[in-house]
Amino acid sequence: MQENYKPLVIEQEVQQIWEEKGVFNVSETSQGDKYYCLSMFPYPSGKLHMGHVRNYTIGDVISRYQRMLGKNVLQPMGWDAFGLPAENAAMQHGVHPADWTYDNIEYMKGQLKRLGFGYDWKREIATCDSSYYRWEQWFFLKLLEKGLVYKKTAPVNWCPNDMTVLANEQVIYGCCWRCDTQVERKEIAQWFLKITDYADELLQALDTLDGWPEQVKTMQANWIGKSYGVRFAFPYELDGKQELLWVFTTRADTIMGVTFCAVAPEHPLAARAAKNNPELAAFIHECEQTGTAEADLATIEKKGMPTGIFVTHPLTGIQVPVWVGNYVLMSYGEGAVMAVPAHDERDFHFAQKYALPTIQVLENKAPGKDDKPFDIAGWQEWYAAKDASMVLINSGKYDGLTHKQAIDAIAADLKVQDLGDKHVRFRLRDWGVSRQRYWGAPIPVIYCDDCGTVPVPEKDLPVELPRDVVLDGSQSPLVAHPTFSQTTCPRCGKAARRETDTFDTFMESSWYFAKFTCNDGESMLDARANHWLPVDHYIGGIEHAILHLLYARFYTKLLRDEGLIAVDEPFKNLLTQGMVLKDGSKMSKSKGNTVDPQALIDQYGADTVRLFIMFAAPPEQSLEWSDSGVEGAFRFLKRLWKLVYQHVESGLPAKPLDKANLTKEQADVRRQLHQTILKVSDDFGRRFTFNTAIAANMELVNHLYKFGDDSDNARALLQEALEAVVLMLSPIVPHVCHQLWQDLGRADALINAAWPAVDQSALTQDTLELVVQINGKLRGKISVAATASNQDVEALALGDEHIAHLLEGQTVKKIIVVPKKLVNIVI
RNA sequence: GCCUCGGUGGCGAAAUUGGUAGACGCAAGGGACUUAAAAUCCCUCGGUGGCAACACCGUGCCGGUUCGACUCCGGCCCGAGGCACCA
Repeated sequence: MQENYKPLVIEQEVQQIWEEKGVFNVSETSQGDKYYCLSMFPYPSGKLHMGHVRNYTIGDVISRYQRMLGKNVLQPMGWDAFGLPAENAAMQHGVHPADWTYDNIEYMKGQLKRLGFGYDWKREIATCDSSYYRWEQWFFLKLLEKGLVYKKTAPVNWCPNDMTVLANEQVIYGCCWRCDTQVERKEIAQWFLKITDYADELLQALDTLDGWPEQVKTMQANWIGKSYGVRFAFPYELDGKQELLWVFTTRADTIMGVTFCAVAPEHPLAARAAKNNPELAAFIHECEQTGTAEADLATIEKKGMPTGIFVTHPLTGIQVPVWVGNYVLMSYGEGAVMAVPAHDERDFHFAQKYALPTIQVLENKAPGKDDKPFDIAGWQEWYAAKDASMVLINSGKYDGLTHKQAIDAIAADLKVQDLGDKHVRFRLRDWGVSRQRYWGAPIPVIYCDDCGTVPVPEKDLPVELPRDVVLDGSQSPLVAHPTFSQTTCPRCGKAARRETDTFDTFMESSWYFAKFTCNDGESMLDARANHWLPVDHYIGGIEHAILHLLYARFYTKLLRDEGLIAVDEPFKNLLTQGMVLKDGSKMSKSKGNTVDPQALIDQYGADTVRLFIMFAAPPEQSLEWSDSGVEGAFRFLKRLWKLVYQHVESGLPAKPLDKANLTKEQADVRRQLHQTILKVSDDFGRRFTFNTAIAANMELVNHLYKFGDDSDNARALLQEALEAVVLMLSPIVPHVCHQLWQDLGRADALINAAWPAVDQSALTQDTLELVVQINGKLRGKISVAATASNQDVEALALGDEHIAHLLEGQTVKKIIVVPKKLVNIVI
């Protein structure tokens, strides 16, 4: 055996063996129950960052552990290859997005191999390959046929100087990132997928996802946001015509307190009012000088202007003024809201600012509350309370009704007039998939003056993305392309225009996990998808908790309803890893606080990097990067190597372990060994706390160093212990463990070895150490027989010299014995 | 602004079901080895007081439940992730 640990040599050799034997290539017919372990595929941004290393190490550890349990493990890898950064790189460095992307893929693939991840590379997918996105186009047309796709206008960030659409990321403090021009909201026609048709199922099915973190399920449920309320209309007359202003509210009980309505700047009513009102038109234009990001809209100063239009309250007949409010979102519900300043915080502040009237319509009848006058601090209480102590006042025939009674009565009265009814609303909006970008999958439709919107015939798929484009940051390169948009109508043969928008890249990442099962197939998906799906364990960043994971769930249901797969949900278990931080904030290029994993791999080897990143924190928590911590991980591997070296050099044990004849010290060591196996198995299989699994092995190694016994049986015990440590650490540091396994004299390859088993008989103990507390404070420790009764334990505790001294002159009120743990004496 | 999560030594963390707070590691200090350095090995390491035994304080802040609270409940403060065109 080599005296010193030389990771770079070992890792190269071991990786070569794995590759030559194709140990990670699997098929449906391989032995063992299937286990599909998937890490979120990376965007090929250039080189791996620490977040990738963490993500893929977690996935690889779970995969290797499951393999040791005898599972047939599929662990594929691919590239989420379309996206904005490729276009930015093209503009900055004059490279073609495709070349940039494929170069990055090649480099990053080398890095993944260097880290020793056990991927089945035969299944590799790059989403920018037309053999992949052709099926996305094909499926989109199936959805179009089914009526699950439609076109409507929606706002985008528009830079009037560059004449281009900007991503939210490209809007910096409301201005274009390239030319600093004030960004405007602009309505353009775009394609949408009807995810709202599946809102109820997406919400309900969250209950079936037992293997998902509660946090993620809660976030998704809130995002879908099912709410029960009343949708109703305020009639009004405009230009001699009868019109209706529709609104939705969850607080119809406060309807008698409405003192104004507010509409979004983009609302048709606002546009009509602005026709003869230059001041209002200017205000609407001002409202549109904001990007589309909700966070921005929610934090801007609330402003408004009256439209001059009045609508009729449907129950009181009173004329109510309509305002334009910059805080009302056209994309939510009706784009219009009723305002009740007395019982809504935002309405209250708006009414205060513009001196609009306030009518209190709820009163708290609970004792001590009824005489409380209305004030600013009070409205929160009024608004929040929905119990029977809150009753209506100043509401005519509804006076005295409770929250629920009032909503029922008011909804019924609106229904009689045909001006409203109870209504279920979702916060979730349909999925806009159009992007005015080059580096994405072309949307396969053609516009004909005579035939309208015509799908590209199946035989003409894929619609290939042309390579010869100019990227200069002004308008979409596909619009500017000389021939791409020029085509003929598949129906009538006349000259027609091809769609120049491309798909949102979430479209590709919404079904790649299914394509991995059959990437060599002649169809979108085949029967192999049903063999492997659902993914048994999906691992990825918490930042994907809502969008990606919701779209993938939605897409799975679409694929199911098209008969392409049989599962309802894509991911059985989900592990959301935390961020990798440096100096307390997320590692990112823009912050300049990145650590290049490559330098560390070159210096210490892949195993050390893998070990540190798994040791520094549990996977779900954010991880604070530490260079010296990496040094510590390397130190541990050297210590492990040395321990094995010393054992091997003194000659491997000739006789098997004689379990029946252990000294007390040997039995203690063996107990710790099997307690460690027990704990580490639980950490790997149930808790996914690899940090504590590593710590337990470090502790064991520390004890083995101190185990000075040189007898034959002790050497046999050490052999057992070292083999177990090597097996337990092998999913995390597979290269060094492969070598140590051989050096320990094992002829079989570690990659095929089974997870170590716990010997229950090694765990038994004759005596236990118990804690003695007085009033819950630690006051001593006692040693008791494992078989001792509670009475024996109490007697021992009271008889302890130190405890007896402390109890002098005190009255013992109660003694609580927690078996095998502690005694608490209450005085 | 809204939704979600988190806050424990100098630092990363552990404490799994309400039962010994700080395992394991990093950093630091001291020592051994060495001509020296690195590496390695040994010791100390939450705070205050004390020669010591030990005592008191201590898990973001305030309050509560309990024999017992990092853990449960209520109210705050701070930080992170997401907010639909970054991926």
